[in-house]
Amino acid sequence: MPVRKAKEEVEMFRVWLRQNGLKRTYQKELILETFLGAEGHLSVDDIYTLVKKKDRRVGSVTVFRTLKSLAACGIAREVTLGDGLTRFEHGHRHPPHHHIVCTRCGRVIEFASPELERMQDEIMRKYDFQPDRHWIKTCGVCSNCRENRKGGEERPCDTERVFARDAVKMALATEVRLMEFFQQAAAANQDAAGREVFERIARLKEANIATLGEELDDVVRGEEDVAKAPVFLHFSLDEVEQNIPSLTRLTARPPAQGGRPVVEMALDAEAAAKLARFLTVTAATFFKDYAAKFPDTRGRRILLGFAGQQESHGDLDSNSYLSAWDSKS
Amino acid sequence: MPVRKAKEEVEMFRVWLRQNGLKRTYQKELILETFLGAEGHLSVDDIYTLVKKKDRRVGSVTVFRTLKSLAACGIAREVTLGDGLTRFEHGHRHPPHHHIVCTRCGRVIEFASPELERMQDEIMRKYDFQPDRHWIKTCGVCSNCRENRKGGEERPCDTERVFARDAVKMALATEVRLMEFFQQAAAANQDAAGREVFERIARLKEANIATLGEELDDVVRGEEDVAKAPVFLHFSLDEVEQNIPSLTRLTARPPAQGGRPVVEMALDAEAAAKLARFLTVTAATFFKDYAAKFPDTRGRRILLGFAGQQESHGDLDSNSYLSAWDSKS
DNA sequence: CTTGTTGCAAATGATTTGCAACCCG
DNA sequence: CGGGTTGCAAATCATTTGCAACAAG
Repeated sequence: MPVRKAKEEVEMFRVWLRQNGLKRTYQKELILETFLGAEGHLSVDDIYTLVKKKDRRVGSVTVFRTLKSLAACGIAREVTLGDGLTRFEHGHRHPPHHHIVCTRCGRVIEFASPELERMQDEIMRKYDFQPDRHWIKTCGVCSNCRENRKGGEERPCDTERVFARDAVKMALATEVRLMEFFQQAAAANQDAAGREVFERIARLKEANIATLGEELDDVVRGEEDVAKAPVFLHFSLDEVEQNIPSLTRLTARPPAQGGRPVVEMALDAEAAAKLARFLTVTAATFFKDYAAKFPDTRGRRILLGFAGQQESHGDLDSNSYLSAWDSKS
Repeated sequence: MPVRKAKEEVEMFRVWLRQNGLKRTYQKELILETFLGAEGHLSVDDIYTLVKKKDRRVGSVTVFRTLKSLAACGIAREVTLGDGLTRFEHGHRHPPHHHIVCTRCGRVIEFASPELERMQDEIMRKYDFQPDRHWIKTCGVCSNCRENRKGGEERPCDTERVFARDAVKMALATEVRLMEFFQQAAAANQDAAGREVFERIARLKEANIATLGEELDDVVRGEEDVAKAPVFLHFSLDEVEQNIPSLTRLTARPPAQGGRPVVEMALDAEAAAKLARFLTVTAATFFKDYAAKFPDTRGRRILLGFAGQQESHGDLDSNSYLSAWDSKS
């Protein structure tokens, strides 16, 4: 697993300065270091205060100027949360996300959602508008404040690691759903050879689920804050079902109250393999596309790794099966 | 059709002032009048300038103070578009919406989307967060600027009327889809009495489509600006299909390249009627729920009117059929 | 030794506040 | 007439700029 260079941004900043004909100075590096060492959404003044603790000689103007540079080179990201202050959050290797702000206690929840992004993209396409960046901000009252609990001093936690956690969870949920499908397809299939194919893939999925479970442990291990950080990545199985309609069409999901029985099938080995390939490739594509929205992070690598695995789970002749099972216009 | 009192807001403001123990003054009313007479996203200074044209004696401070009051009572809505200025747009009887800002020419596109709102709500529910308001802002480059066309001086156009236009279009699209379904269901049904029911409803839909077409004409008639304003309300048929899975399941939509044939059915009159009722009630519920998100406007009344009509199109015994055709968990 | 950098002081620009004169209810 | 209101001037507040002394390349 690629270990993240603690202060990779320092080097990045130096390169950026050089490329822009700017000079590397003690103050700039001190401010960068201070910024990197702090988590959350800091105002210029917050950072200025922190910097002064280390060296009272730096001026606030320099902090303004440096933060502007950091934003320009992608190390920092400007954020407006509603209190007329410009705030800064970590930008390098941190997944883009949106903000929910509690107007009572000031708590900020960060989240990302593939579905929301998809819709956003769709709307931009309709206007033939080339989006550069977009922000979603929600203000309201958090559950803690509504129930007059004091929010358990939940300190802001590195988004990147929470993203990794949720990427594994997303892969896990998808894989469980696919396994479920293949198990049920095996049970429903009349053809022995075809059934065998489904069973084999179901077993593959099962093994993979175990591995993913371990990966989840690994991501969370020893990091209490990550383990109990609120959900960052919103992923609903609906997204899978919508991308892979055959799942819904062919499987009897355990329905709340009654439901259609499993459809009967009689797919020979080749047909079964093709169906399997189609499903896994579709899942792979979805994960790859979504991963493309993120900068290189552990979470992204997890998404891409899962996509690769899916592709390998159905390494058979492709396409002809597609139109038969899914005709998406 | 309820004709909108041109300056209904004036009365509203007076009431609000009285209720808050404030005094009604010449300046306040002048500023309100000026604000109401302007369309778009105006900064305090924009309005101050306009007000000064009418009476040079008013001070900018009063404009600040009055706009704050207007925002507090809902007549105006504060908006931040990215150029560090607080801007104001009409708030009373204007549907809440989001903004797309072209960073080259400053053009602002407004839009609303039921799907986006649904997802937003869902995410808030997951955090047990009570949202008060939320903003979506996208910055980028519009098509005009990208192709170096000068944006045809498209002046901002009253959102309320565009909303009405799109509400009709949304109803129309849904009704066409439903008609399509009933026509195809009629063709596929083996039972003569059942077929007859489907045919009857299809004809009802057909008539309704004609009426809606007239309503669309009516909304647009003589209002060039409304007719060619860009899409405001984003509504995709996917939303219908997702809400009414049986549509997709039972109909062969004309697919791009090949596709499954129409499913065969043998529904007697009662079963057919129940299915019809289910579909129309589901559509009605969707429209009612969505309308609930808007303040009283013509667009909202159109949505509610359509919902009512749907309900009347399936006035038969309900529920028992639901679980058989749609098992949404 | 050139050129960007720093930090102070002063400027800016949007918005707010103090306050005496004012006028609505 | 009493209390909110107005508009001016002055105050804030975050942020930017001018500039002389300074330090990186």
